[in-house]
Amino acid sequence: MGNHRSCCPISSSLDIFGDKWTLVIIRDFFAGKSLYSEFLDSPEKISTNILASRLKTLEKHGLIIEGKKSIKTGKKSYKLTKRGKSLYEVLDVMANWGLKNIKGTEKRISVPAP
Amino acid sequence: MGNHRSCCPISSSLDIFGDKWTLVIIRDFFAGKSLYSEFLDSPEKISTNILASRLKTLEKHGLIIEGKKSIKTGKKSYKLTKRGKSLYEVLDVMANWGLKNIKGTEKRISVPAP
DNA sequence: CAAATTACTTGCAATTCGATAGTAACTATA
DNA sequence: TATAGTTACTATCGAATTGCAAGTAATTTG
Repeated sequence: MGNHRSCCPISSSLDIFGDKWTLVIIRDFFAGKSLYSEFLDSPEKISTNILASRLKTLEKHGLIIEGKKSIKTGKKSYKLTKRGKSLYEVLDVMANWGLKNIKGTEKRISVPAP
Repeated sequence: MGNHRSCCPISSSLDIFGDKWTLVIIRDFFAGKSLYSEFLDSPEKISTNILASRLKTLEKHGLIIEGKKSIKTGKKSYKLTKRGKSLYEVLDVMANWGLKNIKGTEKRISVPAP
């Protein structure tokens, strides 16, 4: 998957998840969500086209995998791959930074270590 | 500065630096850069309008401060505030993630702890 | 069978991005 | 002193991305 701007691991990481939505979706995975409709329910109110395109690129980068539709519920589920789960530390440090440095933020979604 | 999408510290952090460029600039600060022209020189090749606008919002959020132009060199310099320096851990964990998970990345810019 | 739900796609206007060119202020060189 | 160069931007404009709303196909529930 090599068209990153430079060989810098920081800019290359940002090439994957440097936007306003991708890590919000990953956060939701850690919070236990796995269904399209569950991601839509989050307070940030992602729109359907953005969600669909982010899920696609997350899969492309091997951070999540799509499951089949459940025969019982008719719902498709997604889950984090091992690589996706390795983003835990990134989210954790960002959450702590936000809590310390942005007023009005609060710990709400418990992000259990994977 | 309160118009974040939710009270989540992760999404609120992303409201500030959730894009492809902001953390690249912060990385450069940690690498010792402080001049407009130095940021332009980075291998990612940020364009001038993006750099100027990012410096502006970084200042607005209190992560950097603008210095006056030097009378000797005619150059203006920017530097990280304490709050800006507190982003060190975020960069550090992202750099490690990239090194482990994105092939072709390499440790190049030494990021000394602030 | 009709209505609802789920997971999208499509269309479109508005915003943002990125490349380039231009500019104002100053500095160094001839 | 005139000229060229440097610095830190701003302006412009086409391209890409975003966000909202509406539409759709495949189930699934009443």
